[in-house]
Amino acid sequence: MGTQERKAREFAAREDLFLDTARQLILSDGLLSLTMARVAAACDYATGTLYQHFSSKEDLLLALSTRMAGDRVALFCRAAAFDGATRDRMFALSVADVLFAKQCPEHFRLAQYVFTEAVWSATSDARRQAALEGSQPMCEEVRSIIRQAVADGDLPDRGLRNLDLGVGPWTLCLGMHTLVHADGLLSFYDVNRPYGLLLQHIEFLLNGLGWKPLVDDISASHVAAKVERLCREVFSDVCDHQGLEDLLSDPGHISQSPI
Amino acid sequence: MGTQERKAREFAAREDLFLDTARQLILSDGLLSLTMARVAAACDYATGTLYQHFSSKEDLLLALSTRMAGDRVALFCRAAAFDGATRDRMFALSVADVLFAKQCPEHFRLAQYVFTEAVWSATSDARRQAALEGSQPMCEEVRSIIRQAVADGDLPDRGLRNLDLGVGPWTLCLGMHTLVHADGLLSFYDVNRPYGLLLQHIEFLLNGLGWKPLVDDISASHVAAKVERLCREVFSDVCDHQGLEDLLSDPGHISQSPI
DNA sequence: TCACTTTTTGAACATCGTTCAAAATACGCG
DNA sequence: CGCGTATTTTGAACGATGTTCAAAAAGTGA
Repeated sequence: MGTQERKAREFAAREDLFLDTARQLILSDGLLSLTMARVAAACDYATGTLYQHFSSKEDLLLALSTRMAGDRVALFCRAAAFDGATRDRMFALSVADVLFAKQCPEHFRLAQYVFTEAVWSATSDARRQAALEGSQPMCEEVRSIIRQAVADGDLPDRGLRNLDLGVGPWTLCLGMHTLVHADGLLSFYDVNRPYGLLLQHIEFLLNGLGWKPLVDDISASHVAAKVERLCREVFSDVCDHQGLEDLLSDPGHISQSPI
Repeated sequence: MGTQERKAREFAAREDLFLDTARQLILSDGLLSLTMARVAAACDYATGTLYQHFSSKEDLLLALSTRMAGDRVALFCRAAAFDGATRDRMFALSVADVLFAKQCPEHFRLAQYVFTEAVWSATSDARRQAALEGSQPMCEEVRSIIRQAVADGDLPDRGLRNLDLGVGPWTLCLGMHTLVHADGLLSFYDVNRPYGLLLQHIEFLLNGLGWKPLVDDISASHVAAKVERLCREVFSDVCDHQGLEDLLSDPGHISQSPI
């Protein structure tokens, strides 16, 4: 029956409209002043209609976060597909993450909030499942790079399961995103250019894992040169030269959206 | 004037009462069902009185988080004071963090929430300042260990400022706490014993930094043995043998408080 | 056109953070 | 002690917002 299909399509389109609008509202007015009524009004729908799509405000936020994460996954996959040594590909994953943080600064702020117990526990099972499955591809990329690295003899097999090795870079990135978004914290401790440091530490960690070819010079400038090369070869569309400079040497304060 | 002093003391005592009560309420009923009215009622005060101490609910939460962080700092300092090689002391810091996560599981959940933009931006300047200053000692410990390590020749001087080197372990720990508390995430990706992995990755990272003496065997069992030794020598009061086992080998699901 | 189903609406409701005028209490002084 | 003043506490009232649901509107098929 064609009617059913059309309805489903229209329903999905409306959900997209809601999410797009919510995103715009967050960008312009901040997360704090987002209300269900405002989202609905901005789309010319009644408040109640929102609840046909989302079981709660938190559910909407998780849906939005998951959708944004889609772009992140895409960038990730491009990094993983980069034709180079397994170590360089692993490094490229972190670079992708950093680039994404610049390109879509609101994502990590939202994600941080959404993964909070208070929000997470108010979301629907379906959305939670979708959120987890949405980032599944990232995991698969990591797993496959590690598998190949071990197979090629680039990475010593320590008896750790594949993803267990990926957890290090993962938590490094995650932790740094958190620090960057805790307003005033890094400047209080006088830590500058956080993302430059992150990438240096990724290199340190990969060295520590014995991931060949080992990198001798892990200076800021060396890492910057490596990132620049990656940007030219893989991420040319998402990152110009100036952006790169800012990325690695600036205080790294993510542009604040109004509260 | 003695009256002023006494008043100040009583005021501080009442604030402690409020915070203690809030903590108990969170432990028993969860963060979600904490309301200002409930906190006040549980202390036999009117709701308005709370606002003599805290400028908002978020302000109260930040105050509570800061106070809990005090215990964390104390454990940190004990780890740092441990009489051993600089590398072992650095490792001990992460162990302290893991032990604290077990001892006070609600802390990281709360901290994660409080550092969220939505909450953080609704707190008072004074509390934010206090929160930052409260964790200052941890930073000093890290700085001093790194300074000594470089001076002793245990750690190559890479031209990085002292704290820049500490950022790696810091973000590793922070990121892992975040993962652990994102309910369902680690089990979805089949990552077990997260804190065991964290400590292994700390060792990998320290090796990568060239922090001598380098550790050859970074297997789970080796790390576990090291942690056990530390627990006997430094943390005997906060960690028994069984707790240790759980700590490193269990799925690591932090006990959930009711929502 | 009509009977029936599905969807949308938005006013009503409930909750909770926050305020503030009035009541209660504490304080200092003759 | 008593009294006037300053300070603190109170808790009802207010406003904002997430959520619901009965009524209205729109859609559907014969």
